[in-house]
Amino acid sequence: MEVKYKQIAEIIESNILVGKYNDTKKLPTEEELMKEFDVSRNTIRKAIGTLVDRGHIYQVQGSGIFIREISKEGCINLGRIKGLTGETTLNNIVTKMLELKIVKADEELAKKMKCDLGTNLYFVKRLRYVDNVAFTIECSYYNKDIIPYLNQEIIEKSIYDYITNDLKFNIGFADKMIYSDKLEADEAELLCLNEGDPSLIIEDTVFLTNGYIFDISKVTYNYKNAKLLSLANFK
Amino acid sequence: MEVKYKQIAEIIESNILVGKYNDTKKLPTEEELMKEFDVSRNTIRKAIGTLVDRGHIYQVQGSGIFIREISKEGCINLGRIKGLTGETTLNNIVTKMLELKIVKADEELAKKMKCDLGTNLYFVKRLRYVDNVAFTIECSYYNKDIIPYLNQEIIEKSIYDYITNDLKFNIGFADKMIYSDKLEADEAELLCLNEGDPSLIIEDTVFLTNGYIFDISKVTYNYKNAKLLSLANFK
DNA sequence: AAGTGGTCTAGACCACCGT
DNA sequence: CGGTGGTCTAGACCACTTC
Repeated sequence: MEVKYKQIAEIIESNILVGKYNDTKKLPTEEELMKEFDVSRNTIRKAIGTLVDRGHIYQVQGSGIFIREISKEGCINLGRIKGLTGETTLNNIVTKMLELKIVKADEELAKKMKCDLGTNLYFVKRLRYVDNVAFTIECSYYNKDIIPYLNQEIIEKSIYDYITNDLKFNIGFADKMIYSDKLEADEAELLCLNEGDPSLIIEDTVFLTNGYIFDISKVTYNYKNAKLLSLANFK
Repeated sequence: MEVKYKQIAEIIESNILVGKYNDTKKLPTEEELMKEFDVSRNTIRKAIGTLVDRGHIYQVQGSGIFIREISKEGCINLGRIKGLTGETTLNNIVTKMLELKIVKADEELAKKMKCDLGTNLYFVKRLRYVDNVAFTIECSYYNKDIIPYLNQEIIEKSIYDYITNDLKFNIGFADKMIYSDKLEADEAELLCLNEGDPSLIIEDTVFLTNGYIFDISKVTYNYKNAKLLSLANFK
């Protein structure tokens, strides 16, 4: 995070979040930002581009840089997922580990995780509560060649923090497939819902920056509480 | 589309799609691409960045540019929505108009569309079939100050084509809220499902490049067929 | 050590918006 | 027409991967 454009993006982002530009709904011009941060135009544009991607602002040629207001109360932003615990809009998250074991990759898993048949994988099943309501059931596989160790303490805190802060890995990108289905009886019981009720499901494939898949997950959301947010830019 | 980096992005994208790099799963280096297209490094990087955003490739510092393979058969890509008709993975789409009328924006609509109270809005209700199966119910409002005219023919072809090709507007970005719920009786009948069955719902807010909202929609998907795809980059 | 992508600079010209 | 963002260039140095 020591590079200039990221630092500048963080500063401007926090300015936006504390409402610094709320009177005009407009940011300073690129020219003004160049002077403010004493960097070249490309560096400012890289910082601005980051915030456009994150959905905070949009640019209009010939006119300026504007605040993009999103009604996102309680929504889970699909574009910025560091796991549920990274969601700033959610408070009071409690994770209960239901299962933790090591399995060998069968044909299907090996294909999904692009690893060799028989690779050791951690299987983790978790139930997560938000504000004391059952919110998700998460079934995950982690490649043990990449994540060599896991225990209950790590799992009930944040696996993502462990991977980035302790193991020093960089998470790069993710595919998310989203669909809806009827709840099975056992899932319904965990979520305090009824069999056959709707469920919102995300199947995740998460890559490190080097392209290795370290995690695939199936997350079943409580349909009464979960709202997802996806931001699209047409470029 | 006359700018260099977009042209280059299109060429490389079509190269990827026809499998030109499938032997190595790797693109030429930035250096080689600079020579191939006779442009500066920044221009190549801008083109490459476009394809990274679209989920086609990923870059690894010190190593190269790699093909990102996504199992996306039949999935609707949330990041590149030009309406259903723009989905290259879906064939044989038939649209049936159920309702078309002009309404005045009430308080809720005015707030959602950031327009004045009483603004004229087109309300459109459509049922869409993919491969002869009922796929979505779409309820949309269009700001008549921006889209001055609509008729059944336009609606049953592609409103997005009409807006971009005929009206020459540029669609800029969109917010999409995704959730699941139980189907009401009338919705269930349209989708040939049962009351209380799951539904996958997207509430869309679509902006022009100048930040004006021209469309909000609520799209109810048939849960048996619809799978959405969201691609995340951690930047 | 060589190869390859990541960051940054300085400057030029174009396209679009609003007065 | 002035202000502002969009595209493009040429070159420098750094960080990471690979051998």
